[in-house]
Amino acid sequence: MNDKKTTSKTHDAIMEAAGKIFAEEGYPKATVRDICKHAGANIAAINYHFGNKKSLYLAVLKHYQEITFLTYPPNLGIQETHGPEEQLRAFIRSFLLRIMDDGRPTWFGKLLAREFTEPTWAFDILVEDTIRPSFQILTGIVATILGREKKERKVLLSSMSIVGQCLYFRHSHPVITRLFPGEVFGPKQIDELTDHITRVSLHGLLWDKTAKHQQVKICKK
Amino acid sequence: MNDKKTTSKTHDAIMEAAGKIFAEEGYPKATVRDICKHAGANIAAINYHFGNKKSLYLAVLKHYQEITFLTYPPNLGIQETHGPEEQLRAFIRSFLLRIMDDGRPTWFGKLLAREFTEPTWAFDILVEDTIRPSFQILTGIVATILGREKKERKVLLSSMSIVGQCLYFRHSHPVITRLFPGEVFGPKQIDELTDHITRVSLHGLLWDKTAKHQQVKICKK
DNA sequence: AGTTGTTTCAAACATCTGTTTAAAATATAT
DNA sequence: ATATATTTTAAACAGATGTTTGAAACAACT
Repeated sequence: MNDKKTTSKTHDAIMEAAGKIFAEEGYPKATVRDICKHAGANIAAINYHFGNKKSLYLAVLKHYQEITFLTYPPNLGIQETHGPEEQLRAFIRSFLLRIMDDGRPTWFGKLLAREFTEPTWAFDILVEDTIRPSFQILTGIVATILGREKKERKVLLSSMSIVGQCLYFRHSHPVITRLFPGEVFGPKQIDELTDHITRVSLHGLLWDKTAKHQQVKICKK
Repeated sequence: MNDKKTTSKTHDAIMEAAGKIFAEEGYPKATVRDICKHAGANIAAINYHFGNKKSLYLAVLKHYQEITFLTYPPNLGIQETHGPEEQLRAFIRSFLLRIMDDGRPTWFGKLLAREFTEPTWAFDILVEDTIRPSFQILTGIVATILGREKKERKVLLSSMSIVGQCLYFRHSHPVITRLFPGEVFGPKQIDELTDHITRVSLHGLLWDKTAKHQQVKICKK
């Protein structure tokens, strides 16, 4: 085992290759042989440097988690001085950037997307270290906008509406490209998407406040 | 191979077990041995009745696809005579029912969710037979509400906002239960969710119109 | 130099995977 | 009842997978 500060060349090479292959193939289909081949290392290197496949996966996850949140901190661009509506916009933009970036951190985004629908033993760590802090910020903003408590059901539902809209572009990306081959929803469209989601969310969440003077009725059943 | 109208007992038993296990474990991790054990059949039964694992997966997919869309047709409760707002509510409700049902069709829902993030060779069939028709109906409704053409970018984005909100409760279900152990978002909450998503979407999409006319008619009571 | 600790390597291991076989059991038809 | 077709069964096959081995190559230090 190697726990020194100077990680060896093959250690890093395996880390790099593993991130790519785990993200592309998923944990079960990703083979240690394939990872080692891409890293230019021997098959035994993975067990020598990381112990086994499980530990390697965990190491990769934590590594790219760190990189991602160093690049895009959950409160990126959110300033206390700004109004809650601007904070919401900043959150949505930061969130989209984090999950749609095409660089190295994307491997983490893809791995995260996999864990969402197909949780492994690493899932609980991910929820506590990554997802919960981010969600906490969002519910705080939404609660302020709605003038309610963070714990209220409506705040929760509203926050989920926002996250749901954002995640759709990552989770359903293969569907979107097949359904609409002409349309593009990539990193370059983040500003457009931020605009759209922010507007829909703000006007959608405040329906009762704006509806007071507008007399809107929604039928049941 | 068996293509007769009278499917044998073991044929159906394998179909049932395969649906369950494919949905729970995913295609790569689901083993034919496990499926056969649950079906009370011999290991060779799969190859005798379905040819191989691939064909079995495809058969399972098509079978439960059929059941699901017989139970919840894409235009369930949508009537031409109704206004577009009511049609949208009906679509959202039908969509949620389809993806959150706890009965047999759920296996299809889970399989579909897997294909979303981790497409297999069966994905294209799924997109054309299942997703596109459903999406077509939605964009039609949204276009009418917005008073725009179906192909317009804004109609597309708006439709995605709606689908994204619905899918979140299926795709991120493991996350939600861990983040908020007390809160429940299951089949029994479909009416509540339908209400929420419909309201957010309607007020969110019409943000520019509401600003203009200051009056919205959602539904006549 | 030589010694020690670390890293690489080819080969083999044990296990699990989907698939096939050929014989036995069962059902169907004449 | 006999013959034919269909289905089930246990066993084995061939390939892939994660992991281990023990020797070789390398590095660092006295």
